[in-house]
Amino acid sequence: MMFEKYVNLLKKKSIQITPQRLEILKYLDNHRNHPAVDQIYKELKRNNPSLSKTTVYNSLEILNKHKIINSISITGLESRYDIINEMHHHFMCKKCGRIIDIEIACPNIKKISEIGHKIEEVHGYFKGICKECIDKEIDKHGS
Amino acid sequence: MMFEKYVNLLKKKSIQITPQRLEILKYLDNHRNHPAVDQIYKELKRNNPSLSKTTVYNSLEILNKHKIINSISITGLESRYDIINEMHHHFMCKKCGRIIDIEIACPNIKKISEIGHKIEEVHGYFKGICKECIDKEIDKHGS
DNA sequence: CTCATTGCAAAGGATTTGCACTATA
DNA sequence: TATAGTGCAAATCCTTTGCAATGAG
Repeated sequence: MMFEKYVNLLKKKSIQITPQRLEILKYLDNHRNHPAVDQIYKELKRNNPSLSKTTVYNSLEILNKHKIINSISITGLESRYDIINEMHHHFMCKKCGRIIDIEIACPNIKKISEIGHKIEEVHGYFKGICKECIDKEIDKHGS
Repeated sequence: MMFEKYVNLLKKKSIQITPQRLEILKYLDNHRNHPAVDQIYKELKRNNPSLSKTTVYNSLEILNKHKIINSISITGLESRYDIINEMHHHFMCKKCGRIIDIEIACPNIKKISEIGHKIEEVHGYFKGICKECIDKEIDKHGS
């Protein structure tokens, strides 16, 4: 059914299944814009007014620990989250603030392993001005 | 003299020269362990008791904006800083907490530019267990 | 029944803001 | 003198913690 997908994700990692965790997973699966805790909390609270922000924090922590979701430190202000799919990088636009997925992998992992460190997480992010904002600027000033 | 190097860095970018900014630059130049604001503040306060943390924040912000230093979001807790040299990546050890420079560049920049985004900053970081912590563990358990 | 999870309120820590004071061009 | 920078205190925002209540195995 609706939540089967997420139930299986949790079962596979032997994490206890709770309605809150399922809702958070579903939200992250359907909102690939790297939401912050507060965005997730506010949205889910609409259908579940008793939801606590602490629970959102707790759930995100355990999901992240089990590598079902990914915690992204890119804004410098708050953590952002996405559900884990293939490895990819992130681009944050300094103008519109969006965080955009960049579908490339990191070719450096092998080199770092050779140094002797054990890699558990790979994060690549870029900051600048996104294509859309550049195009808007060109439109405004007439090419 | 002692600060000539840093004075020139600021002059080149037409940033006003202040004793605080010079001290911060010197500190970052001599401490390549990616300190947080509080570490910089506490250390510099020893020789300049009237130093304010706000000034450290302000200085780091303007130095970062002019790309003299680099602001690193990796711990998820606070921003870390380093003086900019060649482009490199970072590795954070989940055990000892150290942030280690990884002297490799990102080979993906060209691909992202082709998408149409304008890249202004490149951040690559890895998390895991560093070589030293792995070695210590092996020593403890006898190979 | 026991242990994990939830929810609430309070605390903690990093960063920002407002404002008066100081120093620089 | 006008402007930019400094320093202090208060405020703000994100996150964590303590604890009682609840729910699942």
